[in-house]
Formats: sequence, structure tokens, C-alpha cells
Amino acid sequence: MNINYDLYKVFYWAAKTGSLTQAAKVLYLTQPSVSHAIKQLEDSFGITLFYRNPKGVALTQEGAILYSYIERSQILISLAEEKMAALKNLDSGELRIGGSDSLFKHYLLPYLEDFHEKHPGIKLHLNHGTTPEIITFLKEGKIDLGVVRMPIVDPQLEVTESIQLQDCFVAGARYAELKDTVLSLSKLLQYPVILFSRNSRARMAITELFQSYGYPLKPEIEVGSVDLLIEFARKGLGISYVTREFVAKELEEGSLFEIRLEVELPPSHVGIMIMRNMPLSMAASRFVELIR
Amino acid sequence: MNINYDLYKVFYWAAKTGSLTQAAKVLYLTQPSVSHAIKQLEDSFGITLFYRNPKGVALTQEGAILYSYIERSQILISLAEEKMAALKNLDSGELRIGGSDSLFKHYLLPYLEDFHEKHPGIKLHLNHGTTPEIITFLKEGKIDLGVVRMPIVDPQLEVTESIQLQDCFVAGARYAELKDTVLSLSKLLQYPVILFSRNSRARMAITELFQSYGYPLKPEIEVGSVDLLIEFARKGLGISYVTREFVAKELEEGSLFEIRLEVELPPSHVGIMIMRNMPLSMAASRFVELIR
DNA sequence: TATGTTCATAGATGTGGTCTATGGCTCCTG
DNA sequence: CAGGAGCCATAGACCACATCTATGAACATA
Repeated sequence: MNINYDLYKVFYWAAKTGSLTQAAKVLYLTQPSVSHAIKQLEDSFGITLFYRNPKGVALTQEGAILYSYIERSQILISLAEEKMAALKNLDSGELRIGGSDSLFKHYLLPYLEDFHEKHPGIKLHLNHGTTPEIITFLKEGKIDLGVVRMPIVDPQLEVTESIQLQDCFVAGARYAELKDTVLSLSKLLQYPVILFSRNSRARMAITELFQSYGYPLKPEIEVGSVDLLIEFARKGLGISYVTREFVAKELEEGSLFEIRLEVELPPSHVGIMIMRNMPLSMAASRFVELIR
Repeated sequence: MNINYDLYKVFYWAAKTGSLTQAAKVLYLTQPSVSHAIKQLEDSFGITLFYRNPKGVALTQEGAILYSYIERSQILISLAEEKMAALKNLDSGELRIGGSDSLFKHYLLPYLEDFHEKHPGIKLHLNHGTTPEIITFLKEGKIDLGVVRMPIVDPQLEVTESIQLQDCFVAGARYAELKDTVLSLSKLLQYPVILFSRNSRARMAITELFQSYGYPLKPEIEVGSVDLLIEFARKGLGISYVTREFVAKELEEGSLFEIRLEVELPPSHVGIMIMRNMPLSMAASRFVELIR
């Protein structure tokens, strides 16, 4: 009485086509196989499902009742198989990424554009948050991958380094006199410094650097976004500590210039985080491939 | 890429229980079988469906999508199997019978009561009509069986004789003088005769009988139902030609008496008609068994 | 460190799904 | 009326593959 579910597939096509021979063709089987399969179904139910006519078969009362269930069931399976093919094909699915606003805007954006153009059926979900928040999202399965500043040390995570970024101090026209000089740290501190307000990796790193030379780094102004860091520096409100790559346009056009220091500032890397030993979704693995 | 549908059953239980081991228990399989089945599904889609944790398995994004389809599909199959069991068990289903009003009332009623009491889940459909109409219904599949007067000759039908019925002439108190006499046909014709109006087998048979003796049988009154035949006779409007078994009560209580004739009237049989070489529905075959 | 989970893997086994060949039964057609 | 072309059913043979046992690896718990 334990029925092989493939029998329902055979039943479905036999009922749908009204012919065992036709069903056999659809299923790439021989007619005796189909005949045998139907017989098996009938035997295991103890119910005759088809009238055998000289010109084919027709559902009995009970067969018609069975068909009303099996038809829907088979259609769902077909839809499921189509959906899986679409997911495999990246015609469907979703990609959930966690990261900071600035990395989305200045680092991921071109990749996202490219990906979206190639796979318009895949929904993009961008979640921004601090690095610890991103890690939590990842562990809770709320995102597929996280894009944050290195270093990350977490045994559950697999982090791969992506491009290197270089933070630096920049100023606008107001401090033009600094353009061709090389400043010491102490000299720099005589100018108003603008830093990112959140507990960002970059802010912590630069604070530590100054600390290690014996200087406390206290910003004149703290702002909540990279855009504001840039904007304030341009308006001459102080010297901003920003990622050089994120102000490439402003450096190019000359609305900002980089302040050279005696001390070399540490570079930082972008890290792509995924869960260790957890398979990536189709979309996510394709996207990670794209980034690397 | 042609997937064995039993794999979906395994997938369903693995997802539902969150454990390959549990799924194996539910399905009466071993854990390696389940493990292998899931692997097969994953391989044929080219998509990982489960995260393997030390404490079981969890659906991936894609696995969850598959599950949303497969769950409904499996539930439908379960419902189908339950339904088939109910049909087999005669807890569900329908029984469609064709026949004449009088046969339903006087012949089938006790069987129907009995059947309905034993199988209250089965819906009864009673279609009344003339014998040719009943035969048409049967051939069109609109009824499962027909109950009519014999003889029936039709190669497509399988007719089994049921009880024998005896038609006879009856009268009420108004004709009490006939109670202890034996009438000849010609004598009978001096009284007003009440016949069934429709082209019934019984009417045709008796007309032919009179014909064969050279008497034309022309009824004084024609009525459309057996009940009226009885009622008119009781009220003394004439002598009714009815089935003896259908007026058993009236004969017993003395409101009608049978008129004895010199000529013996032909008996008639009730026939149960079903389609030849066509399987009966569960309900119908049980009911036919009951009648025989 | 020992024990009990989990799932994965390897290799053996035998059921049962599928095949070919054939027959019986209608219906249609020359 | 014979012959052909459709149906579906049956019989018997075969081999793929679903399932099993045995074992391993990873992790959690006590």
C-alpha cells in the first residue's frame, strides 16, 4: 500500500491524454509500462480508475476524483521544477547583502549594476549596518554575504580580502597653504579634524595610530556619513579623514586635495564575508565570483 | 534530469522534520537512503537544498522555495490517498440509480434505506424516467445502474433478473360483487378499466395479451402514477391494472381485492441493468450485491 | 576523554520498473 | 467479409538503481 509517486505521474498523463499509448509517448516509456503502472495504482487502491475503451481510456467516477487531486499536485511539481531551473539559471531568486552605506555607494555599486543588468530577475536586498550588525545578520541567515572593512576575525566566517583602500586626510581650498607641505602628526592636530562619528573600523584605526605616537586624536566635528565628511572638507570646515578612493572625483577636479603626512597611514582592505561551511545561494555565489 | 517523484516525498519529510534521521524513520527507510535521496535531488537541480548542521538539516533559500511548492503537492497526494481509502471503504462516494417512481417506492426503498444506514457518507441520486431514458442515462454514464421491468434486450447492457412481480386487476368495495367470481376477459371489459398512461412495459404487455385473444383493451381512465391507480380503484372509479406486490397493503387491509381471471396473466421481472464490460463504482457494486 | 548525536560514503544485494514480443479486441475500409 | 490499424493486456527476461549494512567524520555533551 506504499505507492510509488511516479505512478501518479503516469496516471496524470494517462488521464490527461485519455490514452495509455499517448501517455507512454509523453513519458518516454512503452505502452506496456504505462499499462502496468496504471494496474499497479488500481491494485494498490483496490479501485478501478479507468474504463478501457477500444479507442483509449476514460476515468471512472473514482478515477475522476483521484485526478482532481493529482492534477493539482502534478502542476505544483512542474512549477517547482521550472522554478528550480530558473533559480539555477539566475533568472529568479534574491541576493541579500549587508554592508555600510559608503561601501555600497563607492565600492559595490558598479558590481551591483552589472549583476542586475545580467540577471534582472534577481531581487536585490541591501542591508546597511555596523560591522557587528552585519555579522549578526549573516549568522542569523538574514543576508547572504557581508561587505565590510578588514580585519575580521571570527572562526564561523570565511572572509576574503578584496581591493585595498587607503584612508587619508583631505582639505578644501580654505587650507590651500597645506597643498605642497608634508605635515607631522602634531602639526595636523593644530587644524580642525573631521571624523566619522560611528564606531567605524577606520575611525578606530586612525585613533589608535595617533595614540601610538602619543597624540590623542579628538575631532572638531563628527559626522554620520561619508558624504558629509567630503562636503564639510570642501566647505573648509576642517580636514576630513576619508578613504581616498571615495573622493577620487573631488581630488581629480581639485575641489579637495590630499594632505601628505610624515607618517605613513595604514591601508585597509575590503572583506567579503560569508558563513564558513555554509553553501551560498545561487545568486550569492555568482555575485561573489563577480566581485573577486 | 528526470526526477523520481519519490525523492520529493523524502525531501518533504526531511524539510518538515529538519532531520534526515527523523525523515528516515517516518518513511521506514535508513538514514543513508535519505541522505542519498537528498543528494540526488540536489544533484539533479544543481542546487544545494539543505544546510547540514551537527544537529540536523535546515533549508537553504532555494530549498525553502522548493518546499513551498512540494509541501502543497504532497498534502494533495495525502488527501488523495485518504479519499481513495474512503471511497474503497464506502465512507464516501455516490450512487446514481435510474428507475421508475413506482419501483423506487415499492421495490428499492427498503434497500436504499438499508444501504444509506450502512454507508451514510454515500450520496444517493435517484433519476426517474422511462425505460429508454434510463438506458440512455446509463450509456451516457449519468447513472451507475438502472432498475426497470424486464425484458430488456441490448447487447451493451448486462441485465440480471431480480424479483418476480405479478400484475393483476384490482377493485374496491364498489365492485364487491366480483370478489368471489372468476372473470373472462370479455366480462372484464364490461367494467371501466384504469391503466397507467405512459408507455410502460406493463401496459404494453397487457394490451398485447388482450389483443392476442381478440379483444381491444381501451382504458376508461388513464393515470400517470401507480399511486393514482390504487387510489382510483379504492374510490370505485374502475378496475385498475396494478402490480400485486405494490398493493400488498391494500389487499391485506381489504380496501382492494384482486379480481381472478380465467386467463393467467404473465408475470414480469424486475431487471437490474448495468453497462456490460464496464467496471462499477465501489458504491454501485456494493449496492448491486445487496439487491441480489 | 568517552559517548551519543548528526550526516556522508562505500560497497553489496535483490527488488521491481522497463523492455520486447505477442495476443485479443474494436473499428474502419476496400 | 477479410485485412489492417488502432487500441490495451499479458508474459517473461533483464539489469539499473533504490535500499541496505557497515563504517567514518564532525560536533556536542557530560
